[in-house]
Amino acid sequence: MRYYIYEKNMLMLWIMSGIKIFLQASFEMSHQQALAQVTAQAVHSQYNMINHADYTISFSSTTTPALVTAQHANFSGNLTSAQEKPALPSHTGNSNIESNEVSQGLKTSAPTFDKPADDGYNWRKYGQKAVKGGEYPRSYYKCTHTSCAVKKKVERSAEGHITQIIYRGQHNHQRPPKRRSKDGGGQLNEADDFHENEDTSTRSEPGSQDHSGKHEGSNDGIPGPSVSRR
DNA sequence: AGCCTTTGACCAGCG
DNA sequence: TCGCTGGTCAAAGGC
Repeated sequence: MRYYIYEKNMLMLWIMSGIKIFLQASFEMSHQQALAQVTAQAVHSQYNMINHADYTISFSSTTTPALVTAQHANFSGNLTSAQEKPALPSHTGNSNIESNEVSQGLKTSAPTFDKPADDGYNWRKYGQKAVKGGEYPRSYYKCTHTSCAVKKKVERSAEGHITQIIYRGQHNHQRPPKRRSKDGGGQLNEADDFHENEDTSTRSEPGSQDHSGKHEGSNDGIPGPSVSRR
């Protein structure tokens, strides 16, 4: 029960953090853009902690700042199940981290609409499809890291606003060192600095844990992340 | 030169 | 079996 409350607090913290960042950023970018950045960043860190193989981030343009759902496992269930994970990183530090990361992202990523919710990893787009209904395209991205099979699908509205991000699989590596100076160098710098700190302190358990053994193994068990057929 | 995006084609699952 | 749909491949071109 205690952990449950703790998790809810964390949820509130990163949502609030997102709102804060959004308010700061709203002068420079649209509502949806800001939400996309904020929620994707925040949820991704949540994801790292909770150890998920597949989840969805939805962006709603209505009342709530961010709506988080999960695929193949419901996220709320995980919030509660995460109570079994004893050691979680300090949430206060984490929310600060999110703020840094996101604010940097807002500065640099606003023009690059093709890289929504840049989470510090490198993605290569390998496909795009107009999903049923044809109202918006869905883009497919792969993690460019060798031997990392993480993929994500990004859905956009007709105006190009991000409506949903679906991650598949989990990274078996840390965030790459800074690169891509053209569209996000500054942001990645910040993110990397942050992650180096996190690596030495908080990331040890939840971060490494999921990836290594348990995760790769569990990934195999999960029907979602499928290997390429060819 | 290397990496990325675009885009048409291909393939598998499903009804 | 056929058509639809989602996911992926790979060539071409751009940066």
